[in-house]
Amino acid sequence: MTTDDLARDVWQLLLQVTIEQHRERYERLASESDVSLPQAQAILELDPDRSVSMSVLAECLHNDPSNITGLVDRLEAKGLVERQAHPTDRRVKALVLTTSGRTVRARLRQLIDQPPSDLDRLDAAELSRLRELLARLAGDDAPRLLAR
Amino acid sequence: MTTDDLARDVWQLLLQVTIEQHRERYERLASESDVSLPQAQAILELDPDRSVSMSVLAECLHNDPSNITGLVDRLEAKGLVERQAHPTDRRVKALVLTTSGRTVRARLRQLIDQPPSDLDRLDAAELSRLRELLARLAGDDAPRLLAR
DNA sequence: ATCAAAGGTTGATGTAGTCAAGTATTGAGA
DNA sequence: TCTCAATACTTGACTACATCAACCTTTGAT
Repeated sequence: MTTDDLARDVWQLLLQVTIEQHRERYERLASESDVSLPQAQAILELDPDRSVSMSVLAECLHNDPSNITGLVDRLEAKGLVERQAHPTDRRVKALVLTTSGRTVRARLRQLIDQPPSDLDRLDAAELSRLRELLARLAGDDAPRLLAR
Repeated sequence: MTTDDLARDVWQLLLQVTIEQHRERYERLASESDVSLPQAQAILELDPDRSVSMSVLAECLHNDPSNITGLVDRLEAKGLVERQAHPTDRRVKALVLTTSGRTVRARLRQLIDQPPSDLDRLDAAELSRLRELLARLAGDDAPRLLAR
């Protein structure tokens, strides 16, 4: 059993325990709030406090700027986001969440962050070991516990 | 530190080490082969040996049957898939990969299954422990090593 | 023979991605 | 100050996807 084979096995398992759960969360999200998946991703990228420009949002979503125009149009039509003037640069649109946008965002975060029930197959000690290994993988040299 | 908090942490980390890597693989896939993401997912669901019906494919992709019609149209136009007659039930279309479809599928599998380089932050012993924990999570009671 | 159900397709409508071209604004250099 | 390339965003054309209702054919059961 080479290290390469081990790595391949681990990667298979990571996909297996994560992807499907993640997909289910986005599906539930789509059915319960009336925002589409791209719209939800946009809302999650928007900072509830700071404002974000169209082009930065485009980068975050790995998306063409021209696409963001329509996306934000629809979010604005739903009253979740506002285009505001940038204080110094008149070219940029400063995107901010509206009050109801912030509410939706909080709900989205809650849905996405809900750990899958599979995790209760492990006891506290095992979870702890797992967390440490994953933190090493994630490259957190000073892992922030209880993040967010 | 409650078990719940631990679970939440672990879930965060799982998302963190898996989702972005997974996305990157599908992005590379889209740029190097000229199939879209839904098309790639369809090809991956198709069994290189057996045949699959439209409705089964629709279920696998969590997708409406009416959507599959167009998807398979495009795959057929690219010469990757064929609609064949079902031996006994004349209602169903038996989908099979063409030769070039099988080639594309093999390449897709190869891309998706490529473990991320982050994994080499762990040595063999750590990978082994990680694999065991993930297998427990995945519910593999008799874990098949070197799966696929 | 009848008829409900299953397997697919079609058409309409809306959302997303992609690419090229266009407008307005900015900032740096001549 | 004038010029001009670069930046930020929008528009338009085209395609792909998703969703929903309506439809046709075939099947299987009564």
